[in-house]
Amino acid sequence: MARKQKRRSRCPIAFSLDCFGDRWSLLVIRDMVFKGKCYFGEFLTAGEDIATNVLADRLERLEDAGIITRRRDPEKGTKIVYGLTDRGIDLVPLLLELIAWSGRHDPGTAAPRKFLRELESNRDELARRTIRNLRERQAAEPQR
Amino acid sequence: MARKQKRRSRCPIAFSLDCFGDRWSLLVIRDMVFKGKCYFGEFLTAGEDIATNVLADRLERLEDAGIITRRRDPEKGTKIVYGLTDRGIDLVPLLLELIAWSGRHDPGTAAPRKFLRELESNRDELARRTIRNLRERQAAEPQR
DNA sequence: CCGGATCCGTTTCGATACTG
DNA sequence: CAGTATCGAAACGGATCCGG
Repeated sequence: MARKQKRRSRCPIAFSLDCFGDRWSLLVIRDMVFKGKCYFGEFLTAGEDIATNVLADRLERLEDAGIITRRRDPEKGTKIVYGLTDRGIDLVPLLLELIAWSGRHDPGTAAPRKFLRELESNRDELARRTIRNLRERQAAEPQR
Repeated sequence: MARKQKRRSRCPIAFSLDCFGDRWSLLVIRDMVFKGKCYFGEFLTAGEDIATNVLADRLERLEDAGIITRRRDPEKGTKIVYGLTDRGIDLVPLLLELIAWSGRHDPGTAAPRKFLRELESNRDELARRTIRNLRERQAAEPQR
């Protein structure tokens, strides 16, 4: 199915919300980054409950945006494996800021204390380590 | 009108998308942070085009979330002035990460080169300066 | 005029059921 | 397991109206 393209007007200090201006995309990315999830079924159970059709749509959208990859698992023939592209991995600092803000201001959302403490005291190092781990996990195939 | 409350389940590495999981909220906040906008009418024209009812809803939502304030302009009696709370100002680093990522990966969104360069080379200082400016502008009344 | 509120057609979302 | 199909509910967006 063809994807609907919404054109946004330009703006001096600009950013793209095409991939983040919804309730689910960042949660899916977070599951990949911080929980190592990579299967459709894992996203269904790991995060909050997202409907299957919505998940399918977000995955397709993220793939179109060049943030994730989608391919067949070479081992188990039936499974589909989703992975992060470089562009997706580069979202780590953004995710960390989001976690940090939520940790500071949203009493409901509780990332582990230890994580939050390291985040506040040594953000850049935490980002580098997270990214390094991700790259190791996905080192297999060439990303665009 | 009562606000609809969606309860999200908890998650190990968590963040709240209640205020950001939509197309407009972050744009409004950006207009306040980087363009000094504070009037209803300014948000209508300054950003991309948002419908008046949607804008009203987002402003109310952001106020409920403690991110912005809403009060009468003491000078011009009729006008309403919107301002950022501390919690709102604390979103600056997140906004900067979003701008940085978009600058790196989204060819369409073009923040000024100079801004992007400083962002990449000296992010923390840029954040501090931005926040300081904001506080000066809003120093008038006590925030929460 | 400014800051919305209301109405209404259209689009998108989301829960469930179903399929290869 | 990895998604479609369906369909009602909600959100959006445009236009218009309204109180101060």
